[in-house]
Amino acid sequence: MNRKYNAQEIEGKWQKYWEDAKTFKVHEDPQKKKYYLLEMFPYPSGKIHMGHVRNYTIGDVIARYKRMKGFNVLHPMGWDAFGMPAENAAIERDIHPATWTNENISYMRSQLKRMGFSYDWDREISTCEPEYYRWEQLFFLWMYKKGLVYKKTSAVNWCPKCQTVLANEQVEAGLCWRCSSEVGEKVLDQWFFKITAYVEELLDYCDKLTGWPERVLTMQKNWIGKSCGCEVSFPMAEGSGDIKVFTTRQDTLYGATFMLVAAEHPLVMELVKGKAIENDVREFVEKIKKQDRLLRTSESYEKEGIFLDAYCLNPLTTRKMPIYAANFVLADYGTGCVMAVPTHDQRDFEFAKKYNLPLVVVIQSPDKPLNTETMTEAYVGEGVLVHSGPFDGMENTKALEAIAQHLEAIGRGKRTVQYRLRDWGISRQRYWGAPIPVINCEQCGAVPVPESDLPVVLPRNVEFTGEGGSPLAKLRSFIETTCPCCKGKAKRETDTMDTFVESSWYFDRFCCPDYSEEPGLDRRKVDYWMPVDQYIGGIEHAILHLLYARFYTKALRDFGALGVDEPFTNLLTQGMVCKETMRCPQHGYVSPDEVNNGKCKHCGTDVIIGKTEKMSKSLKNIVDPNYLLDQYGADTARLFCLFAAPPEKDLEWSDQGVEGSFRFLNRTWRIIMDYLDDIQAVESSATDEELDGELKNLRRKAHQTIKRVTTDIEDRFHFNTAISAVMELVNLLYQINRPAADDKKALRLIRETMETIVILLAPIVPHITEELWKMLGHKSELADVTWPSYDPLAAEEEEITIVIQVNGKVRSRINVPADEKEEKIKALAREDEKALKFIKDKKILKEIYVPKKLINIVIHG
RNA sequence: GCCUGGGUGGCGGAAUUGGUAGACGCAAGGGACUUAAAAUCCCUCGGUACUUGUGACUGUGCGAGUUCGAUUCUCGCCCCAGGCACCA
Repeated sequence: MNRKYNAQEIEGKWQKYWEDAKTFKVHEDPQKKKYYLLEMFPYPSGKIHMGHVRNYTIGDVIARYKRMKGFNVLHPMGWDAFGMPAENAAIERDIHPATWTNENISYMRSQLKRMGFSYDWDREISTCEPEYYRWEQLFFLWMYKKGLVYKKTSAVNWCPKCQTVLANEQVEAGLCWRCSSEVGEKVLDQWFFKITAYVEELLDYCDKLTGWPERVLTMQKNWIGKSCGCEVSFPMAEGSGDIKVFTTRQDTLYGATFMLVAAEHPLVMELVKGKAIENDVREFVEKIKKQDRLLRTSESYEKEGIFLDAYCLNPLTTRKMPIYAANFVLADYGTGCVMAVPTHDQRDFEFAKKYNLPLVVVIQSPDKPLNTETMTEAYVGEGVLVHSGPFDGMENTKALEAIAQHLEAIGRGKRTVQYRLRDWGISRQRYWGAPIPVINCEQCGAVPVPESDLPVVLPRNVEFTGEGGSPLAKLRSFIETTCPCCKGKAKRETDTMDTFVESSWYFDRFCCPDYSEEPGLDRRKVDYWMPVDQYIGGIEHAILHLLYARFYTKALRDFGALGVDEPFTNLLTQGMVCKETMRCPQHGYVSPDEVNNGKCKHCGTDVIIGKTEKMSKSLKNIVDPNYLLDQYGADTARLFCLFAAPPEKDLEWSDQGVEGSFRFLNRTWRIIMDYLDDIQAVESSATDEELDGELKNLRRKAHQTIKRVTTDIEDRFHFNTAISAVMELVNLLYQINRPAADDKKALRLIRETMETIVILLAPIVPHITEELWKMLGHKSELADVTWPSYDPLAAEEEEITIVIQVNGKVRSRINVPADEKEEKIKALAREDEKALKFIKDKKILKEIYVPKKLINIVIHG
């Protein structure tokens, strides 16, 4: 037999087989231990990219491995099908978003099938279908009832020329991506999910999610941004009323010499109403509002403010504090007002210097005394309080508590907690999303659509011009309806939901994709599968998607739709796929096929090799998965993605590395073909068969390989080292002397070794191994074969190398039987010729013996 | 500025608990096979100088420390990547 490895033929064959036999279809089985493996589902942008290939390959190896380990594995795939690109395609190419999306889905599905991923395709879901989003609308109504949904005014990016709302990524340097007009701000009524209602639980669980990478949890904690402090009231100097501020530094309250208010804060115009400076202040506020938008991305801008001709009083010193509007105070954090302590806050210090405002030191540095005359920056360190009345002499860390108590006692403040986390704005003034199930009635206000009227189906017959706001808002047949309350004429809400809502519960729906009864989640099935045991995806979703999904899970739990607190037990964030970039001085970034012998094809100039960066169209450094599949096949693509780097690290693309992976598959194929005739007649050898010499070594190596591959996959997902272990075993097979055709004992072992190789590689390169498995004469499906366990006895070395060190330096090595006694080894070491050269007649101070590893002889000098 | 990772041959990466640094692959060089090439198979491959060895010295970003012994632990510094960034 002399067949060549033909990847395309083999892969097509097995993919069809798996599909026809429904090999990867699963159902709940209480007898078996479940394992839910999920990769972040893709947005159907057109075709899959290398990032998908890598992500889904990593997931597939784990899924197939767990399956072979006997788990009941749920491994689903679907489509995050709503979103802006579909709408843009509609505007640009006059194709309906639904058509565009569905065409993309069917193409990308065929690509995923060509990769040989072990999905249960019967569970495929697409979030743009009413069967999916109707339940999302139901959850919206539940949340509305519970007060977890509310409406408030909030600013959006607005292009005055296109008359449309722009997402943040559609604003390029302050200009509209389509028409380059200056983007403004527009205040609209928008819907919000009250994620802050769960903020403490979300934060708490950051310490309980032990299967998540530390840095993701740190990012989430920072994003939530809890800070404890005080709300303090500063009475107005004249008239009644007060200004409330939030501070974490109430220990510096005695040093507060002026008050700052966010420029956009309504209080600003209130305070100057009717005063001479009213117009100046209005101008200032308008300027800041514009500045804010344009310079948002710039480094850090100059602190600016304007005096409001008003004063309040420091509640502890009764000092008169001038009130300023300032550009650097955030309107939507805390109360939008800040007490300024220029001596102990760098921003306040800079502001005070610019506008000549008074400084009072209230914390004295233990190192060098602070002097308001000579200070060049604020002192933010710790110290002892001064100029602080009864608190003088107290350590500032203690004063934090003491002053908080004092404020509460005199009714001027209370301890509070602030979070950086804001509620989740889910309104999108767009067409291609799930309609928000609300009816706006002039009489009754916003009225939820009755549950019995769901789903509110997104209509198809709309026009896409890209101008004049959401196409939905112009469709009379959609808007015009009757109010469920008063039965009068009313208008449907035309906002759709943020697509992050769909991705916040799709993993629940995968458990019961066809369940058509309320609430779209079959508790029995969801309880069996959830939570997701292993979730895999890009680090770019470390905050938003993962936080939203956690919140949504808790909300659904409290509605009784779910029984879990957290959706994802273990999280793996895989690195990016990168490749080197090339630039032509004339033509900018160029792709490899625009380069000939290091020169640009268009102009002949030398091409500059640039940095290695994440694959992207604009950098022209993408590799199309189709090319790989055509050239080498899915198994090579999978093998390379796993072998080039461990999953959490960035993967640097290398065409030669791909060649190497292909070579290894051929090498494995060839050696098995080479032996096929000889081993077909024999059984795989039994482990208790007596062997010696080279054959014993081979069996030992095989069992060591099983051990290594198992722990590398199981404990660390380090597939690169698992693969290299199998490579070593294949190399050893090439090295042994070919046994005679009638040496049954040797051939039995060869067969055993080859079967081990095939099984260990099965999750990684499923097609070639399935084919080899059949060629070795097996009837069963390799995907169902039980993962082997290793025999510790067979894996054990009979001879070990002991390193002899003198003063910590390796000087010699000796081989001894594995069970050699310590005394004997020490004696051998002392007599060792090479070691003796270094010991000579020097006195041996001590000997350190590390069993089975080394002996260190410590001598003087 | 703050937080989190990371820095090992020409390159991607190994070294699981402090115990033989550089597994495996790529690239490079050499050999075998071949009329030839490709493919394949085998060998060499961190650096330095030399007396060319079954050797010596040196070597995991830099500098110190702990230890019999440090890529691994501690401290200080440098560099790279990612995240957050006027959050009071």
